[in-house]
Amino acid sequence: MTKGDKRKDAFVPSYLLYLLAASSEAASAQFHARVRANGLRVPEWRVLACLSDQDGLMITRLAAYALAEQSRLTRIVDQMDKKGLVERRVDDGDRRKVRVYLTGPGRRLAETLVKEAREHEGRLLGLLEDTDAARIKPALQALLKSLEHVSPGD
Amino acid sequence: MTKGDKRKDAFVPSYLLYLLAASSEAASAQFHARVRANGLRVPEWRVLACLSDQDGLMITRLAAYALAEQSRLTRIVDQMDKKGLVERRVDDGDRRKVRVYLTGPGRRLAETLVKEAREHEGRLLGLLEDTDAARIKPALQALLKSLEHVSPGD
DNA sequence: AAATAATATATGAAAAATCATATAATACTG
DNA sequence: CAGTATTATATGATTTTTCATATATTATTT
Repeated sequence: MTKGDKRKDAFVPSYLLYLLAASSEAASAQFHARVRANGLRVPEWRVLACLSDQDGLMITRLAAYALAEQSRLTRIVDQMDKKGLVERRVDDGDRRKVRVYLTGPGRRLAETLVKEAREHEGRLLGLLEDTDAARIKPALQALLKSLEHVSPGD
Repeated sequence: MTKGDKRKDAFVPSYLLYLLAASSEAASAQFHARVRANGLRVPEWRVLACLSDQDGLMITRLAAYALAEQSRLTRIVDQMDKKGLVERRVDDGDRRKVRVYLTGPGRRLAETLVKEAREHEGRLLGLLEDTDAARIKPALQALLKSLEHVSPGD
C-alpha cells in the first residue's frame, strides 16, 4: 500500500454538496477577510451588494437575495442602520412593507467593495484553466435555475 | 422599459462567490431536510460522512474535513458522543491527540445517509444538461485545488 | 534535562442565528 | 362590511457559533 492509499473510495472529496460548500468557503475566505477589514460582517456586505444592485428592496426580498433568513435580516438591517449604512422607509402603498435604502456612506462603501469583489473574482477565475474558468459560472447558474423550480418536499 | 428591466447590470446574480454560496445552499436544502429527519444537524452528518471515509481522525483533521472550526467540532463530537454515534479515544502515541471513531449505530446511520446522499446527488446532476453535469464537479475540484495552495494573505 | 516553544483539545463568555410566535397591515369572503 | 385569512416585519427565548485563551502533552533548544 502506497503513501496516499488509505481510502481508495472516499465519498466526501467528490461529493457534489461537499464540493459546493468547500469551494464556496475556500473561494470566499480571502475576500471575506477584506470585508471584515472594512468593518463589516459577511451578511452586511451581502446586503450592501444587493442594495447596490437594487435599492429600496423590502426586507423579505432582501433576505432572499442576500441568502439570510428573514428575522436575521431584520437584525442585520438594525445594525447597518445604526452604523449609518442603510435606512428603513415604510412603503407608502403598503404600510406592512419596510424598504431598505443605502445612505450616502453606505453607497460609497458598497461601490468600493463591489469593485474589490470584481477584482477578486477575476483573480479566482485566473487560477483556473480556461475551460474550467469558462464553464464554472454557467454550470452554477444552470444548477441554481433548475433548483428554483423544484418543489421543497422533493 | 419592459417588465424585467429594473437592473440592467446586476452584479450579484452573476458573481462567482454568490453563485457558489447560493447554489450550495439551494442544492443542499432538500438533502439537509433528510438529515434532520434522521435526528441529525448538518455538521453532525458531515462528521459521520467524514468518518465513514476515514475512521479515527483526530479532532483537528476532522474539523478541516468537515468544514467546521475546531472548537465547534469539539462540541459537535460531544453531542454525537452523548447520542452514541461516535466515541473518543486518546491516541496512544501522542496523548494530545483525540481520535474519533464511529460506533456501530453511528456507522449504520452513516451508511444509510451516504446512500441517500449518493442518490440525491444523482437526481441533482440529472437536472442539468449533460454538458453542465459533466463539467460541474471537475470545475469545482479544480477551483478547490487551486485554492489549497494560495497563501491566506493573498 | 530544564526551560522554552509548539501543538492539540477544551472551555467560558460574548455574539449571532434560529424558531416560534407576536404585532400590524392588507386582502379576501360570505 | 364584519370576520377571517394572508402577508410583512419584529421580537423573545433558546441554541449555535465564534473568539480568545486555558490546559495538557510533546518537541526543541541550549
